[in-house]
Amino acid sequence: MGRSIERVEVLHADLLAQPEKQFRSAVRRTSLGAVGRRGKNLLLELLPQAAGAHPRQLVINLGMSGRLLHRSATSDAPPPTHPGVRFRLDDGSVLVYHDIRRFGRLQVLESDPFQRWSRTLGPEPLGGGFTADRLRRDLAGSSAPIRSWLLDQRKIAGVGNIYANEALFMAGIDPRMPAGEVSSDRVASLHRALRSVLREAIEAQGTTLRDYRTAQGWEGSYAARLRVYGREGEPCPRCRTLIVRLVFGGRSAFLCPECQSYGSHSPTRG
DNA sequence: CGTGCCCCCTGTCAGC
DNA sequence: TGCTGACAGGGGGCAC
Repeated sequence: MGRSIERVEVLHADLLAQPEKQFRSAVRRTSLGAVGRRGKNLLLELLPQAAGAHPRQLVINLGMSGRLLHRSATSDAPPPTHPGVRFRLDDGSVLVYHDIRRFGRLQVLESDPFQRWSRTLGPEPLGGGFTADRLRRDLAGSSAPIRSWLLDQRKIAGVGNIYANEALFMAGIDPRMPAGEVSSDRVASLHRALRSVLREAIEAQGTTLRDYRTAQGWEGSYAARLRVYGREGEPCPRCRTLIVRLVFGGRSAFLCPECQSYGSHSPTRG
């Protein structure tokens, strides 16, 4: 924080969600302010050096394989293999957006566009505005499978495939069930499950299945605690029935066919 | 407008 | 050993 950006190198313009010229001019002569997050998006505040210019937000979505790396001027670590965008800072260090698959996106938004963009995203599941009643109201009327609904960032911000599947297992809900048909009791369970799985996973520094690393380069330890995700053919931790994998909406879903149902009764959770 | 499908891209691994 | 196909944490665009 506080470092100014001396130079930007765009190695893969397809990573930008806006024209390169616009991106470069928005980044030019700024320094790094507060760091934040909205849903799955990393936020870096950019403070213009010019008097009267307003702060803006560098919004980074890491996609499937993105990483934001910081290398000091004296770092002897090997250079990143798939750099996409480099921000050279005034202390000689470099902030590198690295992305093998290049599904990630970067953009700089001024205050108003940023607010508009933020409003396209649903509530933060760990925030105060996300209540069981809010979830109940939002689910009402949707015919989409509940797993697909949970992945829609306009409905809830920040839930991905791993944690959607885990939360549905914890709440005893079949991932294919139409979102609007989940019973009131199950919605309350789902609300609790979403919050607890996200809190636990964050505390464990995330889920490293293969590539994911924290900003400091460490693996997250939540993979060992996953209940169903990636566990096709293994016994359900609750009833020992074998976990099943389905594909819908183009993504894998994992479930216990015994513990997760369409029904309204709520099995006792251990 | 909501939903579902395809596609973007690279790397890894299982099976043959 | 080498080839092929399946699969991977996400999300935008488009047809219906």
